[in-house]
Amino acid sequence: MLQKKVLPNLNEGFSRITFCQNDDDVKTAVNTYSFLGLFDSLPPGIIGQKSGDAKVQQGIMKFFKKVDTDGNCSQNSAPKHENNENNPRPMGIEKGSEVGKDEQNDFQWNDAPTLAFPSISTSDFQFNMDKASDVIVEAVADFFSKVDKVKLILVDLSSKSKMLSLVKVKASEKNVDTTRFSTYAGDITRLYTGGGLHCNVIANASNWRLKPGGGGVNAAIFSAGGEALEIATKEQADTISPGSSIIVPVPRTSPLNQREGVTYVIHVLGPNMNPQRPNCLKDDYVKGCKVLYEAYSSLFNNFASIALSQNYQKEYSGDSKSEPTKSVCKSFEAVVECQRSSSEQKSKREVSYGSDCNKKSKYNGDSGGLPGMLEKEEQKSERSDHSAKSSWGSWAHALHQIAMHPEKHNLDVVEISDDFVVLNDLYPKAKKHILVTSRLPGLDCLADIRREHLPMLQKMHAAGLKWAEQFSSHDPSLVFRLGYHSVPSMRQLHLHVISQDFDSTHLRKKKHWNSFNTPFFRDSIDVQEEIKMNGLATIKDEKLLSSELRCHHCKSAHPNLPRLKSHIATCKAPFPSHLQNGQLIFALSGSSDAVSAI
DNA sequence: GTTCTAGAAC
DNA sequence: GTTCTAGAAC
Repeated sequence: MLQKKVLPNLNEGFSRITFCQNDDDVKTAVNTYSFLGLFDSLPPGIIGQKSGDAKVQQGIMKFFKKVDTDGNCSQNSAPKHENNENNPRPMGIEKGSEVGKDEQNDFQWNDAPTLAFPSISTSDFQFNMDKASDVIVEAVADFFSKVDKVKLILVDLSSKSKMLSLVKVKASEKNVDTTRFSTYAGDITRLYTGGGLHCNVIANASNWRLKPGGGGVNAAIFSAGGEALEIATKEQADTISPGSSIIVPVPRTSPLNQREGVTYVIHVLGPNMNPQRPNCLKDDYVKGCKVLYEAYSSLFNNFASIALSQNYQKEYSGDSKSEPTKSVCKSFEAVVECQRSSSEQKSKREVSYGSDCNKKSKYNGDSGGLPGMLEKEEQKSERSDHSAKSSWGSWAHALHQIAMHPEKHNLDVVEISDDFVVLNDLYPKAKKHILVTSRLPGLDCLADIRREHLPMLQKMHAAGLKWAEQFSSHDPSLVFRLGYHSVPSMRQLHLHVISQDFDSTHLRKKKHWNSFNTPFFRDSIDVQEEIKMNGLATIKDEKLLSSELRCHHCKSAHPNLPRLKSHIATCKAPFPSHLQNGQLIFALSGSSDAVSAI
């Protein structure tokens, strides 16, 4: 029954997970937590997990049985740390050693726009270095095949860096021009003061929340950039998807700008192979290499767009040394697309759809086309892929029929507008459960949504919110969540508005519960934010539907649905913090008046 | 999406 | 023996 049980993970909303291997561990943990006061907290992280048996079925279900006490792991054992050798912390100014061609002897390249970038994903995200070095060299070679008069420098803190060695060897084997691509051992935040390098653009191996901290390059760059860089980053985006990058202009007030002359930081998020970090690909290196290639492609293309704009500026200000702007790009159109309009530029910058290169890459076989075109082509292919994959069962068209012809379903429908139809779920999984269904033909699921659908998403959300508030005004005990199933069973995009009591005889299967209480359920406000940012919504894996049953309040695990249902009927714990950012709709104070006034 | 039901779990 | 899950069929 519990064969597919999965371990709890920090990205499910837990701030701290303590693994207990025996009864003593349990007692210690209970004592530790019971001494906490209302405002006390323990350091976040995963505590006591055995490093070697992460895949072994342990987790919280051990609480239900006596376990063998092999006693190797204490409650206070330290969480798994980053590989410090591969992820050195900033250590101040180091004497840099450049391993590429001697820059000083090649004067014409001194003024070329230069991007310094760290190895993405090979440190904290534990991506295999050999594979990563292949991807770097491939991405650099592809980039150089279409963009000229720019330089790239791969930076690592240590002169003994394995990544630098691997990349240097492979770049040489592939005859990559070392005038334009070199490696540098030193601190990326002190390229000028520590190594005399003029790099006005540097890349950061970011985390998905674009937050400082976490150690390694990310901590170092945010630390060097100061508060000004943090604020500038927040102005650009709140989050970033794996395989993409965003450009952040570094304010003049930032020490990174003043001291090092860095005017742009490009935050990049690569694929993650570390199970203790979000979006772990679990050693899927086919996908991993593809995402890593996309990350570098996105980074280099964003850098090219900056280089191009700088050349424009030089040309217009008469500062250009008669170097035609177009010479930056062999495939000029590939980058000039980024310059069309500020709004378009921003959207292009925020998300990468892989290589803009016209030639095929082994990591991105269908990556032909230009950036502007690429998105459209990608949309087409994704949509057609989805359609090809989707074999909707005969039962799955009911919503579509109602959305197209709501007048024929008066008994089911409670509200009709030009954009959506609101109806009661035929098999409600809670006391109140309605669906706000889009009326746009051809829009079947979350994967079909693009930027142009944002206004409609907002209207659907507003309608769902209105109904939730109305229900709450009649029964203030009801709390609602609005969201979409990552992969719906019924075609025609529909927003679930569901009360969080889950008190329904129709809620009978694990799949039912998990479809509303795992990340498979995508909150409407998060989806809207993602579409705004990236033009695409994240689709979570259907495997989540078979994951362990956990209370949506206290996160306790339960062996079967009846036991879970009896637990949630009495659980008094508050909702977890990851749902406290507007995902939950509570009754308004004085809501009766407020709603009746709508 | 649900219903039915064999077989696993208890 | 009863409860519960999960896969097939619709």
